[in-house]
Amino acid sequence: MAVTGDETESAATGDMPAYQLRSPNSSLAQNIVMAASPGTMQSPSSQHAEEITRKREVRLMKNREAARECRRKKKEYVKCLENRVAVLENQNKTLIEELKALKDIYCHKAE
DNA sequence: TGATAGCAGCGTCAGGGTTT
DNA sequence: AAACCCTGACGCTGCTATCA
Repeated sequence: MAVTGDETESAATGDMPAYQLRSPNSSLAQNIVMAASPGTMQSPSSQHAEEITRKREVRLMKNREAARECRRKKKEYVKCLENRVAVLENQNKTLIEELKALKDIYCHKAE
């Protein structure tokens, strides 16, 4: 899919989030289609444009939710890893102490 | 107290992987 | 092969802490 090309330009305007400024497939005239009053007769081409717009909105909505879920899972994964690090560090500490104790015992026996 | 940096969270796009 | 899903990357916003 081609990049719209107006992204960086729009993002620089600043009074609106970039994702609201970006136009979809440039020549679709989305805003005009959406402004058409409901209930009026529509030509086949405008119905087609409306269908494309609707599909895009559905896709964006699904992707929005997918991104949220993806971030949630990632955070959970990182938390899991951090927990595992803590557990392993404790184990390591315990083993070091155990080794030290065993060494002590061994040294006293050797005397 | 205003300027600035750093961070977290968000929406979107692009592209690779998976399913139908 | 088209439709769908997942996720890294990007740019934006809002918040907080720090500094001059």
